[in-house]
Amino acid sequence: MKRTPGEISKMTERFEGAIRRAGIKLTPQRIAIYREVARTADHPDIETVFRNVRRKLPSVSLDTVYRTLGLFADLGLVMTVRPLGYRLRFDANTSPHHHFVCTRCGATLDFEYREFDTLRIPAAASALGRVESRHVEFRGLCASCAPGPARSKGKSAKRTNGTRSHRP
Amino acid sequence: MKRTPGEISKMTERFEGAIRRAGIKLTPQRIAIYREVARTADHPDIETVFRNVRRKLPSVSLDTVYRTLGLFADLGLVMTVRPLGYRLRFDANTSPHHHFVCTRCGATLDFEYREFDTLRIPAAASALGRVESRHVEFRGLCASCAPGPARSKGKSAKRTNGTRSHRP
DNA sequence: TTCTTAATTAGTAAATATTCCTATTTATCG
DNA sequence: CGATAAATAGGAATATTTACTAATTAAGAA
Ligand SMILES: [Mn+2]
Ligand SMILES: [Mn+2]
Ligand SMILES: [Zn+2]
Ligand SMILES: [Zn+2]
Repeated sequence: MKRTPGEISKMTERFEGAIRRAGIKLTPQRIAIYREVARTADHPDIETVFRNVRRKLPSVSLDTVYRTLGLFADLGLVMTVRPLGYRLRFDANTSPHHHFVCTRCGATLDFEYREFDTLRIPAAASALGRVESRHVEFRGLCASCAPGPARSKGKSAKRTNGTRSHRP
Repeated sequence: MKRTPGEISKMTERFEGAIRRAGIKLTPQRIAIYREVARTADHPDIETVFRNVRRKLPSVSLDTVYRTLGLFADLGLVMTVRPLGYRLRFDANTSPHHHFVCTRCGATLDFEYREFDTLRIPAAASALGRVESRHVEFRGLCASCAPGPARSKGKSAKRTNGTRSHRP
């Protein structure tokens, strides 16, 4: 799910403006980390970002990736998703959207859901507190993992409930 | 959010039947762990279950808690929730419901949302794969953490985006 | 451009969290 | 009661995340 060079440039430009407006330094590490998240719609986890950024900047440390993505999240430059059973993932798409997570391969895919976004907040929920954000997670088999056309991408099965497996 | 003794008995009875039907052993550890999750609607995490179960069974090991809760999740005896920014939590309420998560104290509260449950799956999502389950997470400040009546439960603020804090 | 300085980073240690290993215990069934 | 396969405790091993600190560097001033 690559983004086009045009999209990436536009996002990077917005990103650099936001960093400057925040009054913090625009370092090569920050640029590389942002670009790595913005490069695709894949929702990479920390380890993936780290591995890919190292190809451009071989000396970046894991600590920098953690620190930097945490900073971006606080600045609203990236969103975070934590699909059940998988690690925290990052998303440079900050427009309102929701996620479909494949219970087999972990693919995390965006979709829009206007019908949900415009639904009123039920009384049962507003009684609990002030709702500030809402998010839907759909789970199931993604198109690549679906049986039949046997077009598996070679990923192995994965527990779907967030727990480890236990011996028989 | 304690459950009544009546509810707990009923749940425990169903639990024991399910364990027997699954053809696995009904151990004191399994009973204690199940009862601890069923005791409240608090969605405890592993560490909390471990700590509380130890009060009854001081020798229970953390490994057993991990293993056992994973087993229960596979058997459908508990559900798992992983609120953004908090650890994996367990829920003995297996009826369809959704969650409100307090971004300050982490309280994870159940609510029903019929309007959502009956919503059709949007084409944008079914194009991605076969949707097998759906879950809504609302985030915001819970009633106890809301400002004003200053009735804070003493919990400290917490990052809301699933990342660690970074130095200023 | 060069200088100054506070912010940022790399590298590593430390702290957490989770899973694995295996000798011992035990629930279940005959 | 035994027999036995399943399950557990306890500790080791991994994996993940955060903390620490000396060295580097982006950004603004001169
Ligand atoms: Mn997304
Ligand atoms: Mn629940
Ligand atoms: Zn898949
Ligand atoms: Zn709260």
